[in-house]
Amino acid sequence: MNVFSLDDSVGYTINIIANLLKRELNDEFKREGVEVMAEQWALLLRLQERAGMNQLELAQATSRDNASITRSLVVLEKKQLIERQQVDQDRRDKYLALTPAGQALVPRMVACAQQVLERATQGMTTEEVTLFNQIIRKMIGNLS
Amino acid sequence: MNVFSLDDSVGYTINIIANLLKRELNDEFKREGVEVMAEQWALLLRLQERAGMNQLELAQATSRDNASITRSLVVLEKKQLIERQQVDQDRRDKYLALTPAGQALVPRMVACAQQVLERATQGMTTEEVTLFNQIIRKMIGNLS
DNA sequence: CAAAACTAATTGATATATCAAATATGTGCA
DNA sequence: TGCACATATTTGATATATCAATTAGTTTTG
Repeated sequence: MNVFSLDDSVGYTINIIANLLKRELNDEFKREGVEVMAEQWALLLRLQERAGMNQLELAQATSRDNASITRSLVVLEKKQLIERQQVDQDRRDKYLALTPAGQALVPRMVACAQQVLERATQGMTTEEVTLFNQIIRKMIGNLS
Repeated sequence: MNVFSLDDSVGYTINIIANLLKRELNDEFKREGVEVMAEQWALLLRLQERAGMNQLELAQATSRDNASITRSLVVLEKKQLIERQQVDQDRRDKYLALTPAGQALVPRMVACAQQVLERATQGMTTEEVTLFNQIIRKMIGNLS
């Protein structure tokens, strides 16, 4: 047996490209003086899309582990990019929202992400990229 | 501004699917009693493809940071799945190879990976998967 | 109403990635 | 030949992910 080629294995190549993209985005953030890590920018974006989520909702919205969200939020709160507010009704919940500083950061992060994406998708058409993303989303659906 | 949608952003979706695949593969390994982590199986596969690499070559062959390779190899050596041998010529190099136990593990890891991949690519044709992988490899090339 | 079941968030343990600096070794050349 | 430069690996510091267990608060129900 063993007709298995690592380079033909989507699970392997996806891992590689995810790591490369993360590195590139961190570099770009550093260059542009955006003081967040690649993993956190998705949280900030989600909160901009929809403020008032609690942590569980944010974890689901980003397909991430809940414990990991807690720790990311601690960092983001320390940087005063988000706020966690207790609301009367249920004292377990922490309602999440961007601070003004957090909101101001979003367009700069978006610019960095687009920069990186442009480099990554060089030589690909818009249609290809869109199709590619549809496939990924189908796979995400399959595993969720 | 702000016509930016997180879900349409390939950088974001790739990160999500990579994390999901890693989780699934770790689950599958656990179920099958394969005692390695998702990140390490690629190293073992590469060494099976080509024994005798040194660490730098292995780092390049897997697009990973060299320091990270060192630490993974320590783990794999402790589990007696790989050997690191000094060769006379250059005492800096550590020549890497699978042990018999490591070789025996490879087909079981491959089976797990194929299992996970089948779940992830449900509803996709072989052609779609192949095309998808070609796009990823193009992106990897763009960023390497 | 009080105990059991449930829910949201946190914490502990373990595993990994990356960059930068340190070690150890080798090579070239002035 | 000895010093500057190059190379291979390791280590330190920092950041993240996941699972399992814990803490704290809420709801259900006998």
